[in-house]
Amino acid sequence: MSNIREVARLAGVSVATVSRTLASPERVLPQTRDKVNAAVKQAGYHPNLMAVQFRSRKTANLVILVPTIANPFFARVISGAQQAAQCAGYRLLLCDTQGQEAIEREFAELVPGHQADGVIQLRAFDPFLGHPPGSATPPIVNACEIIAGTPYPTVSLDNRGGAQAMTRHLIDLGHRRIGLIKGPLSSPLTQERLAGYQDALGDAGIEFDTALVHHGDFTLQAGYDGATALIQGPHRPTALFCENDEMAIGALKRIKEAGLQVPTDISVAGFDDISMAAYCDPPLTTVEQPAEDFGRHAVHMLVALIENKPLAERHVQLPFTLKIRASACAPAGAGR
Amino acid sequence: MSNIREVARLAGVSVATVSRTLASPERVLPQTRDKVNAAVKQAGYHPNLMAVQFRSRKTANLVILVPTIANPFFARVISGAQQAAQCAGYRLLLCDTQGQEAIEREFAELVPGHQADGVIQLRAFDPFLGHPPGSATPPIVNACEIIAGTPYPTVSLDNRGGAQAMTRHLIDLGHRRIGLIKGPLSSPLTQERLAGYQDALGDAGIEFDTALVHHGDFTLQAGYDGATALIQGPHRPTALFCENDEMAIGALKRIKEAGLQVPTDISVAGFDDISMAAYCDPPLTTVEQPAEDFGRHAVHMLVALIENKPLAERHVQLPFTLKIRASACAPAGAGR
DNA sequence: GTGAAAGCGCTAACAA
DNA sequence: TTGTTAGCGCTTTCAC
Repeated sequence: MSNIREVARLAGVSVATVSRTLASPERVLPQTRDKVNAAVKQAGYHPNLMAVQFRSRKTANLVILVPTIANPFFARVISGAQQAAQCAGYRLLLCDTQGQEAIEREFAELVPGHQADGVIQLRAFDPFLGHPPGSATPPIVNACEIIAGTPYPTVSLDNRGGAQAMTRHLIDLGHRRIGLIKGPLSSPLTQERLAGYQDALGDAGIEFDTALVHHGDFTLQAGYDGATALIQGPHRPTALFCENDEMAIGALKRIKEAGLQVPTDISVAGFDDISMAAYCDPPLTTVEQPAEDFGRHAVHMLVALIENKPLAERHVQLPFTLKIRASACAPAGAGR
Repeated sequence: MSNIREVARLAGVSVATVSRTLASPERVLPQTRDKVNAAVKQAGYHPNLMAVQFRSRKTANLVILVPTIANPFFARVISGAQQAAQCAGYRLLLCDTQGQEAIEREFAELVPGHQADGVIQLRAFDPFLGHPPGSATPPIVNACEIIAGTPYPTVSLDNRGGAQAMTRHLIDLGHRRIGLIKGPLSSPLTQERLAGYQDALGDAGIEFDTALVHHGDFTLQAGYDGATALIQGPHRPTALFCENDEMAIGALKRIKEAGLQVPTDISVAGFDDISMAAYCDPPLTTVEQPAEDFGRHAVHMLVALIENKPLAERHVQLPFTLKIRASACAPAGAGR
C-alpha cells in the first residue's frame, strides 16, 4: 500500500504539501496541486483513514444501537438517521443488538475508544452504565424508548397520549370491552401506553379489567397468541388494541381463523403505522408515528452535542396522528 | 482523556507492560497485572482504538452494503451476517445505501482506507469499479444479487430454478395464463427469475405473452399497481406470480378491492417467504430463501479472504424451498 | 506557498 | 518477565 511519503516523492514535493493538497487544495498553487494529484493517481494512493482520524482525532462515525432491524418501524427510524448523518458529514454505524446489553456495551465502547464520535440508543438501556464517574459522559442521545429518569437528551413520542387517543377513539365508536395486547413488561414504552389506555378507560367510567390485557413481545406471533387468549370465553372484547402493528396483524389472522369478522365482530387497532398497515385486510386503524423524524432529530442533537453547539431542546417530543382505516368500527348492537 | 503513558506511570511500570497486560495478560506476572488493572481503573483508561488499529493494522470491521434495510428479506440477511461476524470476532458496519452507487462507493472506500477489513455487497454493483488496476482487489464478497461475470466470491440462490419451480407448480395446478410481476429491468436477479418463468412455460408448451408481464420495484405499491394493470381486460390471468412477497401482498389487496377472491378467482404466489407471508390473507404460497444463510456464508467467506485462508468454494449456491400455502389453488373450471 | 520536523497513542522488536 | 525504543501514516506548527 502506497503512503503519503511515496506520493510526495513521486510529485517531488514534501509530505506536508501532499497533505495540504488533499485537505485544503486552495492553500496550494494550482501547478503543485496538479503534480500531486497526478502522483496520487500514479501511486494508487488512498489515505489511511485510520491514521488520518487518529491524528486529527475526529472519526465522523456515529453509532446507532437498534434492538432489531427486522422491525419495520426501526427500519424507518434508521433511514431518517442515515439521511441526516449523511447531510451532517457523518457515517452511521448500524448495530443490530438483538436487545442484548453485552452487544450494546461493546459497540458503545467505540466512543470512548475514539472510533466513533457518539451513539444513539433506541432502547431503554444505558450502554454507559457504570462507566467511571470521573470521566465526562460520552455524547449520546436516547430515542424512541426512553430510559427512565435519564440525564441524556431524548427524542420520544407521547406514548401515553397516543394510546389514550386510540382507546378513546374506540370508546367513542361504542366499545366498552377493549382488549389490550401489550409489549413486554420490561419496556417503559409499553407501560406508558398501558397508562394511556387506562386514562381513556377512566375518563369514560369504564373499569380496568386485567383479564383483557395480554403481554406480547411485538412480534406477529405474539399478536396471534394474544388474540387467541383474548377472544375465547363467552364474554369476549369487541375491540383489540395492539401496541404495535405487527401484533395487530397477527391478531387479525387469529380472529379470522376463529370465523369472526373484522371489524364487524371485533375491531382491531395498532400502533406505528408501518407500511404493511395500509395493505393488510382490512387496512389497519393505527397510531402513526413520524418514524424517520426520530432518526433525524436524534442525529441532529447528537451532532450538536459532539460539536459543542447549544441544544435547542434537550427533550424533543414528536407528534402522533390517529390513522383511521377500516379495521375498527362501531360494535354490533351499539346504541350509536 | 488518559493514555497508556499515564497508566504506566500510575502503575509504576512501562507502557509496554500496560500494552501487554491488555493484549495478552498471560505474558505478565499476576501481581503486575493487578497493579496495571488498578491503574487502568483509577485513570478511567480506554485504549484509543484508533491508535491500536492504526498501529496493528487490523480493524475487525466488516462493511455490509444493503440496498434498503426497510426490506424484511435483507433484514434477515443482516441478522445472519451479524451473528457470524460476532462469532468470528468482527464488527459489522451496516450501510443502507438506498441503492445509490455514490454511497456504496464511499463506504467501500473504508477498506482501502484501512478503516474496515472487507466488504459485503448485496447488490449487483461493483463498488470498486474503476479502482486503480495495479492494486490488488480489496476483500469483497457479493451476495444475494450477483454482479454479472464478477470475479468476486459469491453467495447466491438459484433464482432461475426457484422461479421455474413456482411457475411449474402453478401450471401443475392447472393455470395457463400466469401473470408475472417483476422487479426492475436493471436487476440481474429479476432477469433470472423471468428466465425461470419462461423455462417452465416452455416446458409446458405455453406461449410467453409479454402482456402478462409487469415491471415493479419490489414495493407493496408496485404489487398493487401491477395487479391493477394485469387484472383488467376481458382475458385476465388466473394466477399472478410476484417476484417478492411484498409485491404479492400489494397485489392481494388490489385483487380483493376488485371484488375478486384469492385463490378461487386468481391465485397469487410470491418469493422470499418474509415473516408476513404466513400472516397475510390468504397465507402466501411462496419460494422460501434461507435469508440468514446468505449473511452467514458471506461473512465466513469474507473472513477467510481477509485472513488469507483457503476458500472451500468461491461460489456458494443456496437451496430454495417451495412453501405451499393457501394463496394458490387450481383455477375455476380446471380440468383437474 | 512550501518544507522540515515534531509527535498523536500505541505495538512490537529487541535488549536486559 | 519487563523495559527501551523505533516507528505506524498522517497533520500541523513554525520557519523559510
